[in-house]
Amino acid sequence: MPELPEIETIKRTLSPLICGRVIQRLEIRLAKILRSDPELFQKSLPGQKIKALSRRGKLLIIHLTQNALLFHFRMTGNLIYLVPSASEPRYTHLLFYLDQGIRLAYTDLRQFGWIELVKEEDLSHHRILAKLGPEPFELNEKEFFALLRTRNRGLKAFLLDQEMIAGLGNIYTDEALFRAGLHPKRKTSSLSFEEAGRLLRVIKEVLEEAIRERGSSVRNYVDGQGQRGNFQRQHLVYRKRGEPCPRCGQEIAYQKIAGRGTYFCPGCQK
DNA sequence: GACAACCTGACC
DNA sequence: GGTCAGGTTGTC
Repeated sequence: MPELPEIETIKRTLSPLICGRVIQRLEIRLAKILRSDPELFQKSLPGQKIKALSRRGKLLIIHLTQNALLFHFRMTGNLIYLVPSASEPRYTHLLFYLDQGIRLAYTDLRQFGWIELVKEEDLSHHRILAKLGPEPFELNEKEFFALLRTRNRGLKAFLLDQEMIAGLGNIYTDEALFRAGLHPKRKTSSLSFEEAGRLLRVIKEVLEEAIRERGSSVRNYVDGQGQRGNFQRQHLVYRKRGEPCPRCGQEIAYQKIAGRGTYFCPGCQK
């Protein structure tokens, strides 16, 4: 489901609702989504206060008094805030009971996502976080150009690789490559400095616009309050197979590239 | 690089 | 029945 803009939206919607609240107890319904011992979850979480939420790439981090909870939503994971009267969503695998009758439900239709309990001081050298590439917004064009030149592979595969750049997934990769006029199979090391600069610029642009629109709801993504995003309305190529390209009118192509269904315009992406 | 695997569901 | 899905990982 979610890429950087969706995780950022979940973070922003949940933050004011749950910060300062205390976890009272939890109900684990599907233990396999936990990457740490379920006993440890049960033992250490009750009594801890939610201090802050943060995001790194596609990971959401809930900072508690002693620990941090690391969430990776993969395809269909989500975290939903429930007022006392709200009914429990489908596919709830973990339920946090907070004070005031508030609940927080981790839901995940496909069960690919996971949650890990980490000591706050271990976060900085966590095996996954430590390997993530830079946040797109923290990159400048010189650094990005240099990064592209460290590899010689297709742009699509490169941008999806979280160790190269963190947070892009299938939607925003296709949308950015279209805006940049670059073919998804174009080799990273063949880009000129100017092309690399343009690509980085549109990556930031598409992510910023998507955050402003609260993410893309293509199928089941909703934010922390259960609201759909709107950015799918601005998609120019994603899921537009056979439709005319908004720039040149040629049919949008669909091809499996880097293992993912990829949409692009053969006319204006070179 | 390609592909299967992890799951459940939507759509043709 | 088959195909596809906002992701990642392990295997040839």
